[in-house]
Order: sequence, then C-alpha cells, then structure tokens
Amino acid sequence: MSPAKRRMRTADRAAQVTSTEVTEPETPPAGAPPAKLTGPAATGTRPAAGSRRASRLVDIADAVGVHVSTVSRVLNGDPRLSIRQETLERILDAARTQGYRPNALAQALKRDRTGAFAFVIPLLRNPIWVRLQRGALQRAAELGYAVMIMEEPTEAAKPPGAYRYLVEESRADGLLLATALRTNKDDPAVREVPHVYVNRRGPERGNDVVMDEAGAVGLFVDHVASLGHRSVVLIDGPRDVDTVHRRVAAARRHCASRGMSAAIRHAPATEEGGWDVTRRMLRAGKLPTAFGVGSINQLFGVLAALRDAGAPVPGEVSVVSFDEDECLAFLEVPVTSVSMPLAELGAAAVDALISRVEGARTAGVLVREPMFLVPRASVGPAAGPR
Amino acid sequence: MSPAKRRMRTADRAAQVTSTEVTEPETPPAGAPPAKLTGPAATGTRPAAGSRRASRLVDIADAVGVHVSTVSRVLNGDPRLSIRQETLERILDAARTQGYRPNALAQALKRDRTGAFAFVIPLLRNPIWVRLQRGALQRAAELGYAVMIMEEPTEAAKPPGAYRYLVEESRADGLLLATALRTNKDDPAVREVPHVYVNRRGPERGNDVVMDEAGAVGLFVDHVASLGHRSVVLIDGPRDVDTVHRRVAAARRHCASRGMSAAIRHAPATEEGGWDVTRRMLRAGKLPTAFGVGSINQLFGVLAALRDAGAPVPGEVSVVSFDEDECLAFLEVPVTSVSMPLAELGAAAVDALISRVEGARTAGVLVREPMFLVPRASVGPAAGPR
DNA sequence: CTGTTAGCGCTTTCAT
DNA sequence: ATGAAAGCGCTAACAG
Repeated sequence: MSPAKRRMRTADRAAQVTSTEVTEPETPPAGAPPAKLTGPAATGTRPAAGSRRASRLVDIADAVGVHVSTVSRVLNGDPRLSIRQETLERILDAARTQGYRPNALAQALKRDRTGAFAFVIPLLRNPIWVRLQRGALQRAAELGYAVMIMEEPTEAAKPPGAYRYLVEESRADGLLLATALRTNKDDPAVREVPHVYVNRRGPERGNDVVMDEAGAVGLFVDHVASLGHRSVVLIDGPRDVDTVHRRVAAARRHCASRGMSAAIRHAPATEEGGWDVTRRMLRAGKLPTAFGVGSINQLFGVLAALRDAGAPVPGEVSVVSFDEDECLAFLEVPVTSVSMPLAELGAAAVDALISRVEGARTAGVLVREPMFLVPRASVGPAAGPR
Repeated sequence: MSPAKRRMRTADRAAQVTSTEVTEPETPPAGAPPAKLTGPAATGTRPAAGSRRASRLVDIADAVGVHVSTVSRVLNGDPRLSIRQETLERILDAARTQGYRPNALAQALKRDRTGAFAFVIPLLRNPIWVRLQRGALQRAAELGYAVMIMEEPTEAAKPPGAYRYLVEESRADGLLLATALRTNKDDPAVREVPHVYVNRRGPERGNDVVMDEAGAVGLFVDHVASLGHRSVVLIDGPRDVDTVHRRVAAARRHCASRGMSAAIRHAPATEEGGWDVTRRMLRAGKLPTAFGVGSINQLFGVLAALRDAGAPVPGEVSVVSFDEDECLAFLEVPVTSVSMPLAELGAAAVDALISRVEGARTAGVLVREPMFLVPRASVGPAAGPR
C-alpha cells in the first residue's frame, strides 16, 4: 500500500468510526541535559530536547575523535579489544551524554537477527492465553527479545505456515505457534522457518512444548475417586484440539485403570457450548457424578445448566475446572480447579524457540510444574447410587 | 548480552524449569515449486525447499537481467516509471516464482519507518484488554503494521516514558499507551516520541483516545432511575485510574441532576477488592439500591458478598457491570452490563497513532459507539423504602 | 591500540 | 526506458 493511500484511508476511518473532540493543540517540549546507557532498562532523564534525531555511532565517534568501529567495539564490549583507558572513558561518556541507543534495525540487518518473535494465539478471550502470554512476554523481555502477538481469527483458522512471512520479511526470528488445532497433516510451509508449537504437539515432533494434560486429568480423577465417585464425564472442546485430544485419552486411561466409567462430551469452548451439552445430558437422564470441564467458558455454561435443572453442586454432581481463575473462588459455589503451569509453558516456549533459532536440534518439552489441584467447594462425596 | 552467554542461560533454564522428553529428531523437508506475491496475505505453496536464504531484490534482478533499482520501482509500483510491458512481466514473474519477500528490516532502515507499534498494556487479565487488544491488532494488520504487546508489570508501574526506548532503538514507530494511571505530572520523556494514550487522557492533550465513560454511567443511572431507584453506589477501581476518575465525576453529576444520592467506593480492581468493599458497606448498614461496578473482577466479589449476606439481587439491590462479558449471562443471576466500544477504541487508537507518526497535529478522540446497555436479570424495580 | 573497508537489502536522486 | 551510485546505521574481517 502506498503511503498516500494509507494516509487517506486512516483519515476517513477515524472520521467514520469515532466522534472527535478538539482539544488544545500540542505545546512543544522543553529541553534538559544528560541520560543513560542502552537497553530496555534505561531510566532517568532524556538526552536532548525536541525531536532531534537519535544519536548514532558516528555522532559519538565524532565527538570523541575516534572511528565509529572503535566506538562499536567499545559499546559491544569486544573482548579482544585493547584500548587506552582514557579513550574508553571518553567514549562511554559521550554515549551517555548523547543518550545513545543502538539502532536495532541496523543491528538486525547486519547480524541477520531481529531479536523478535511472533506469537500466534488462537483467540485472546480465554484467560489461559493471557497467562501464557505473560509468561512468554516476560521471559522474552528478560532475554532481550521483543514479542509481537498475532491473533488467529477464530473462524478461518489459517494454517501455521501462513505466518511464515513474518520471518521471511525479517520481522521476526521465529514463530511461537499456539494455534490449537491438531491438523496432523504436515504443513510443509512452516517447516522452513524456526518455530515451536505451544500447548499442542506439532506434526514434526521435537519442536513442541506442552503441559502435562494427562497429569492434570489424573489429579482430577484421583481426587474424585478418593471421594467415592465411580462415573466421570469430561466436557471439553472440539476433538480436533490437541489439548482436548490428550485429556480425553488420559481420562479414558485413568478411569479404565480404576474401573470407573468415563463419558466424553465435546462442545464448542464457550458458555453456550457448556450449557448445551449439559442440557442434553440432563435430558438424557442418569448423570455421571463427577464433571471435569475443559475450559472456563464452558464451565459457566455447565454450572448454569446444572443450576437451572436443580442439580445441586456438589450435592448431586461434583465439578472440576481445568482452567484456574481467581473468579472461581467467588462463584455461587466456589469451583475446584486444576492449576496448570501456563506461565512456565510460555517461558519454556520462548527458550525452546531461541534454541531453534540458534540452530540447536531440540527435543520436545513437557512442562509439568507447578501443577496442582485447587480444592474449593464444588467437589463432594459421591451421591449414593440413585 | 553476548550470544554465548545467552545460549548458556537458555539452556540451563530449560533444564531447570521443565522436564524434557526426547522425541525423534528432525526430518528434512521436501521441495516444491511456485508461490505468491508479498505482504501478510500470501497463501499457497512455498517457493523453494530447505532453508535457502530468502530471495532478494538482486536475485530477481539477476534472473531477469535488469538492475535492482528497476525491480524495486516495479515492485513498489512507482507511478512515474515507464517500462516495457515485457520486462515488467518478467520481473513480476521472477518475483513470484522466487517467492520474493521484501526485507522489512532493510526497508525500514532506508525509509526510517519500522511499520510496527508497541502497545503497553497494564495487566492482561481483565477481559477488557483483550477486546481492546484485538481491535488494535486487527486494524494494525489491515493497515500493514505489526503490533508488539508489552505488559506493564502491575506493581512497579513504570512511567510511560520508560517505553520510549522502543522507538529510539527503531523497534517501533510509536507507542500505544494504555497504562491506566493518570499521573498528571507531565512525563517529559515520552513527549519526544510519537505516542497515543489509550483509554486514559494523557497529560498533553490532543493525543488521547478514550471512550465515553460519562455516557456509560448515564446509561446506568437512567436505567435504574427509570425503575424507581433513588440511591446509587459506584464501586470502582483506585481513584488515580483515569477511567475511574471520569466515571466517578459522571456518577456524581448524573445523580445530582436527578436528585439521587451517589456514593462512591474505591477498591482494588480484583474479586477481593469488590468483596471487601461490599462487606464493609453491608456492615455499615443502609445499602444503596443500585450498584454500578467498574470491573468484572470486582463484580464477582460484589456478587459473592451480597449473596453471602443474603441480600437478594435484584430483590434488594440491583447491579450493573461496566465490563461486558458473555459469562455474565450465565451467572446465578445474569448481570446487566454496559457494553463499551472496546474494539473500536483499539482501532481508533491505531489510527490516531498513525496520524501522529505521520506528523499530523491531532485532536483527542472520543469513541462513543457502539455503546449500549445489555439488560439482564440483575436490575429490578427499587425495593420499597426500608 | 585504532582506522579502513566492505557490506546487510533496500530506496531514490541523478544520469543517461 | 533503465542503470549507477549513494547511503540508512551498524558490524567485522583485515590492516596497519
């Protein structure tokens, strides 16, 4: 798109969508002296007033009377550089007073590394994504990487390879792919670019980082089993979501090994989805006594349907959520949940992606800790046989 | 940080935090022929196999036998370029078959525009941020910009100027600042860099985009007034949050103009906060009959406290949330809310920032639409005078 | 101990 | 109708 076209479009747009309120025009800023070093951590006052262009390597070279390469070496702490103590100090000084910031663009162009990742997330609404996001953002920040978040539009979920262009255009060094669907048909397009699947297993193996869903289901089954429950239902998202798939398998396995019955119900991961599926079960009669619910959105629907039908929790059925959220403690009946290591998952994904970008041959990562049951009021002893 | 140091750190880290499961090693990808043009929209098959470096302008120039500058002009659709139809087609062809992608880094370096924004968001948990985020991401994507999200750590909220470095290092063209606090002490550091305050008024004026909080409060007050309520309380976040400040002012004004009483209660924007403040009111006796609650997290606490105290909703008190979320429809008593134009706010913020980056002298933007009351069951006629 | 040189991939003015 | 050349800000191999 040409700049001109873009300018026009944004202008209309603002006019269409919003009402505008005119306030006083901009006043120019005032000046002041020194500043600090480099990187995200810098604080304090600014270097110089106005919209003066940023200081470059050559500016500080000129100021000190040395060559830019010398400045570069000093600022990058080149180990095999020997330099007169005095020049070194003058360089550092000039950098500081000019408020020098390395131009990340130029660096990236030269080093062939952008220092950024793209994080593709299916839909931002579920709170699990925000915790995951936070873990990833934080670790990336610690390591000096930037993360750009891309939201996958729910409807027409693009194949992961659709994000390859971000790397090809040198906007990112690699891709964090949290697209939920387990399209096991190998997507060749994404292969050519460093990437890691987050919270789902990828088709390629060796580059996915996932949580211990089986362990989570185990926690749930153990908990209700210890209270005498013998029949379990797992209400979860669509079967082609990888985490769902793994929880389902685990539920079957855990229940079988204890001789418990395990029903599985798939529904959209929304309030509506949870509501509908529960209504249907209610209508069909004979409810399992222990419900595991895959997403918090579904949980609201499940709870509403149970309430609506006059099925007391935990009197008649016990309920456990696989998404933990603080609000669960404040519901009509506080809901027991399994707290998953989401932030750790995000951090581990960043670490894994960095290894990949650096060319390491990596193995899949399984994040198990910290994971624990958060006992609240929604689980009770199994009701006597009906 | 040196690459070596970084590598080591990430390696430990992965080992510490996670358990690792080895899976089969990587298999090499297979090749295939043609591809498409440029930009985020590209689909289809990939250009060439393996990890071949991306095609550059010069590659296609060589292939066609012209100069890179010609190729550049063609690909950028330079209007004042005249070229033989045939060469043009050969260039386009070569670009396509090579799967050419412009290197965003080099472009940015040359044009002095990165095509990216940084969006600073206070804390990702509240669902309002995700809707806002989505609006911004989407508009930015439409306009060919990338957005990187930075989360503001709650505790030590940095001044907005702390993010200036992102622009100074040429990582972004401008800043979208959704930091909630209305530190009206002018932050000079941020001034030097294109920025827009989102969902809060900035100290400088002319560069903030906000929603019509007063209108939202008006919707609430009108609604309960029409049902006979005469006493209102607004339970909201800390007073130094800008949106809170505006809602408070509006509540006072609206109630005064109708001769209604307006109480204001500030509390942390958490479930706990809502719970505590409501408990305190309950203990003090004589409740207002209409509650407006500033955040959904607080809402859970408020509802819990009311339930706990045996104060029926809407029998004794009516409740309205200023955060809309689908889950509200599925609560024990479905909660009436005011739906705010959050996605539109995000989009408008992006538009405003683009104008700023392009040097326009902008006015503050007030996003009013679409905003509406979502009537559910938590509001009823005022209880008779006690 | 420090300067020179050669680019990274792209845009753009100025010459043909 | 197209090419040459300069240069964005930085790094790194190679000279002195």
